[in-house]
Amino acid sequence: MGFYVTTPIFYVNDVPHIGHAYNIVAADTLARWHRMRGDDTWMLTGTDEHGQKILRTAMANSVSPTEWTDKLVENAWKPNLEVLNVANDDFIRTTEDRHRVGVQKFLQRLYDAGFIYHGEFEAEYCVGCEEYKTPGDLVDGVGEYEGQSVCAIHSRPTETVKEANYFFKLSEFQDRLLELYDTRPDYVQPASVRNELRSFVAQGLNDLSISRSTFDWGIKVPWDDSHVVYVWFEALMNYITAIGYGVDDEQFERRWPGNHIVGKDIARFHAVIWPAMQMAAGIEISERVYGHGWLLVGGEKMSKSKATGIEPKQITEVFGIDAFRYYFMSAIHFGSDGSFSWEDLDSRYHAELANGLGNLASRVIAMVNKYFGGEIPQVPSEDALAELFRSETDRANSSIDEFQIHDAVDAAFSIVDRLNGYITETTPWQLAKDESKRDRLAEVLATNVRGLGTAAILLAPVMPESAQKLWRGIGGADEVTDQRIQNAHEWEVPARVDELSPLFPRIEQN
RNA sequence: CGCGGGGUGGAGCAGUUCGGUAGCUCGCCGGGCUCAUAACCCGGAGGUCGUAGGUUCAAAUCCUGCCCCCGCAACCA
Repeated sequence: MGFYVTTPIFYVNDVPHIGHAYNIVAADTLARWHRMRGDDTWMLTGTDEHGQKILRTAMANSVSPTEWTDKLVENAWKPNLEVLNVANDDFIRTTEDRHRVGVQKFLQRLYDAGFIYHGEFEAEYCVGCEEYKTPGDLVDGVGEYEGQSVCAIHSRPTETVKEANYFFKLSEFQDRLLELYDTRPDYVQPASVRNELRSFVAQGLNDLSISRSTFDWGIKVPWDDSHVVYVWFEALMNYITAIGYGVDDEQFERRWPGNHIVGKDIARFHAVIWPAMQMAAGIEISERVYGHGWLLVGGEKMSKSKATGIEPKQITEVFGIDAFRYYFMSAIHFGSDGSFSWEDLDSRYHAELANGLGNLASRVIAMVNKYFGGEIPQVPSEDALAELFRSETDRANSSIDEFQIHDAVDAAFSIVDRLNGYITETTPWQLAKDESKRDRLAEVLATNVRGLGTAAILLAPVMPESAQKLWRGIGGADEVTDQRIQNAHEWEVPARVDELSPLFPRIEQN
């Protein structure tokens, strides 16, 4: 089975914040999970580098747009993947040749098929937003812009732009899009996003202006080099240009169609415009578009234009990469908006990771060492617990099939919680005092080790380093990622446990 | 009447599809345990489920009005 998952490509003008990171970690977690299933997995992320806004920023900094984007990609975006321990298979930049070539082929195909025409276009344009504004988007200016209409977001006057542009016949795809949503209910998820997009499309679609001729920082329209392709239209194609569209048919066939993990605000581009483009070009429609929620900080959408952006590093430097990944994958229902706060992060780190999982590992390994000299009793798990390990493994895997990452994590922690209770109920330290209860003690500890291993396997996609450390701690051989995650309850228990320093040390202060 | 999401104990959330004793995590109070990262386990206090009506034997859950918050409203990852 193949599994191709993408993040959006990120507009390089922004500094990576935890909203981007949330998206990337989610895609990475899904990719890692599928790899552990043995699926032919491919994860793509990348950067979106064209457009007027970037051109102007570069000019303002007295460098060429190429120099500007190179710098941002190398200094901010690629390092961000290291900060998050993301195992992407590819990274595409829209300034790369492979993208340009693919975009031009795709566009030519739409043109030849009659889905692109030449037309007039006039509207108010906000450079800050890099988009055209409707009258409702404008508000009265204040201060130096008193008396003028300004963009509600940037508080700066818009520019009246009149262009002869190329248009994509999006309006022709209304019926086919509605049919797509209705016949493939899983195509757009969650249901709230799907409903919104469906009603949006049902209201009717206008054609889309897809080129610009007032500046040239972009990909040239193949039949008219006085135009560059509008940045959004071009950006969507990264999902196929990265896997060899029009160039490497074998790779393209192997990877496509893809699963797009996007913020719900851009679900429209991915589940309305993009599928229409795919229909027009005659390629297969994406497997799925999943629109996750936003991170709310202080009750509001975290925003790049407001100052509520938090950089991932600020968190990982204190709590570690795995805690970062765990927090966002578990604390927030994937698909809904979620609140971020330092208090909640700190609280969950200590309650769930340090006290829950970390401490469980410590006490189990300590008891195996103390009562069995480090040798893991080779006896079957207690039936009720063995059944739990199996059912939670199944639950975690089916949750991932539905992209319910938080639920998969919850399944793993059900095991952790149950084991902490199980230890208290079975009081192995009491059993250890009575030689006649040796078999029972062996069973209890063997059950714990097996459960811990199952949890380590199930958590490996979310917390790669900690899961591996735990895996080694209970004596596991090689890499925990070598295990088949759909059989996480059946791993082979090793002979001896190993050393394990605290998985999640308590963090004082802060 | 533009579209959509949401208002549930101090905080963050689940439950609303197919009405039937209001649940989880954190925090707080009390108890137990001592293998463990002062961690673990059990119990308790705390909510008229935004609001006003309606349907029903019974509503957080269905219907209607209203209030409040958030996002989107065509080309912003």
